[in-house]
Amino acid sequence: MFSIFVMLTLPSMGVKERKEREKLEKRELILEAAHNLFLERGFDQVSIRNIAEAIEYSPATIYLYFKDKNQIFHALHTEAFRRFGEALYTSQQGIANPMDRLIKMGEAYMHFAINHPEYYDIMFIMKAPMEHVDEMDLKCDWPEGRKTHDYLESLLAECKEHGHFKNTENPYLSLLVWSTMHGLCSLKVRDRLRIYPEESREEMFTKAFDTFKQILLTL
Amino acid sequence: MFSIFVMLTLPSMGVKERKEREKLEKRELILEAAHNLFLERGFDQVSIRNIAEAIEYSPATIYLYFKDKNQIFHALHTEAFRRFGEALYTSQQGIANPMDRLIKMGEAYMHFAINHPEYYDIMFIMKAPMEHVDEMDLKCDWPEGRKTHDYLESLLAECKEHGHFKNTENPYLSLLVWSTMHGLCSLKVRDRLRIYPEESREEMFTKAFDTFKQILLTL
DNA sequence: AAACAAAAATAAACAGTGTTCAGTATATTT
DNA sequence: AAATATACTGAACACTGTTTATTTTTGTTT
Repeated sequence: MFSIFVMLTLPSMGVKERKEREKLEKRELILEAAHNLFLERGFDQVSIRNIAEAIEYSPATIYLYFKDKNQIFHALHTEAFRRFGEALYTSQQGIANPMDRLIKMGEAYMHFAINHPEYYDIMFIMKAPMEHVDEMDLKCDWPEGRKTHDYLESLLAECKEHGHFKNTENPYLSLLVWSTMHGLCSLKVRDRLRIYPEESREEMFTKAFDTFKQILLTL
Repeated sequence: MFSIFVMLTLPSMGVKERKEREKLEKRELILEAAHNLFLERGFDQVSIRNIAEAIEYSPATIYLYFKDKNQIFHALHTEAFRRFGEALYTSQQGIANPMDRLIKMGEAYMHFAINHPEYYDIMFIMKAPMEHVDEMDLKCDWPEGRKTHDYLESLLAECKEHGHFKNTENPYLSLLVWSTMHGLCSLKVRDRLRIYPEESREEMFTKAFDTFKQILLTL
């Protein structure tokens, strides 16, 4: 009885598992190709056909693994958050004082935006990933953003315990700190620092951030 | 001699002037149609063909008045700046104290972004208008942004004269103030306040801005 | 090994996009 | 009335995201 059961079901079970694994692998193959093309040519300059060509499949095949282009953008947005989170985490290593960690985190945020403007764009500026969120209906609208912000909130709470930010309420200050960093970075990423001549943009950017750090330390 | 000169040239001069005027009028007609469609359906959802249809001309005609779609976006970006400048100017009317004017300006900035997210987007977030700037090569890269920022810088200089911001250098603080406002507004416009549940987004936004005002007053 | 069933991949089409250009219609000048 | 200059457009080009009917491949059963 048992051996017959095994004979009938085990082989097909093994195949099913392999197929599922292969399905995930092909999904990753598509994402990797998309990722590379987007970094090479920019998000606006890559079509589904380009991605299909890169992996040597027909365009229609992409739609067996992704509902639409927005879903691809969303998947890459999630991947960008993974890398972003890693960069922020690394910046905190071995630093005990929460205020020092806050400054380090700001610096890591800034450097990530400058060194990976495409990732920054898809995480915090582009419409596409959030449009896909619209069609997902989760318990939390935007878990990727939420988790990252959770860390900032807990960090500011620690700073408060160390006597900082006595006159400001935490969740509002958290949003304000994020806003300031995002404002500076998104102005740069979307080319709005062109109010300054080319030579002085970098200095303005850095000095504005220095001013921010200085202000934070007085609060 | 004189009358012959007049006969030969005045009619053709009159026609030339009328034609120039009509050319500008048609340009405006196109921009107005584009403007209306963009506000109705959003920037991503309007094609050149849609604009042509709205003014009852063929798509090719649009290209007699605009080099490409980016130029239309740029023209509307400039128009948005006109309205934005007007709103900021109005907010300052009848207020003598520069610090009060600064706060009022921040409020006007915020309200403009909330009430006209499309305008805010094309001024400060979209790529298209800046891509057109690339192909323009002016003395100043981005005069619209520059002029608006000039006012903020002069306002902060006045605040300094009144004893505020003693420990911060002006042009860096200006960029920082702009960044903070832009960060808050662009997070909202591009749907990144979804780290908060729908019910509390507005409160978070307002309270973060309140915190910012409070901090500015202590500097 | 052959027949059958299930899964995966695709060719082709649909309905659009921005943009260009040869040719037509209109207006103005001679 | 003929010639010229200006304004406009139909049609095409080379794309885009996406869907569907069909074919190919893979796995299972007789």
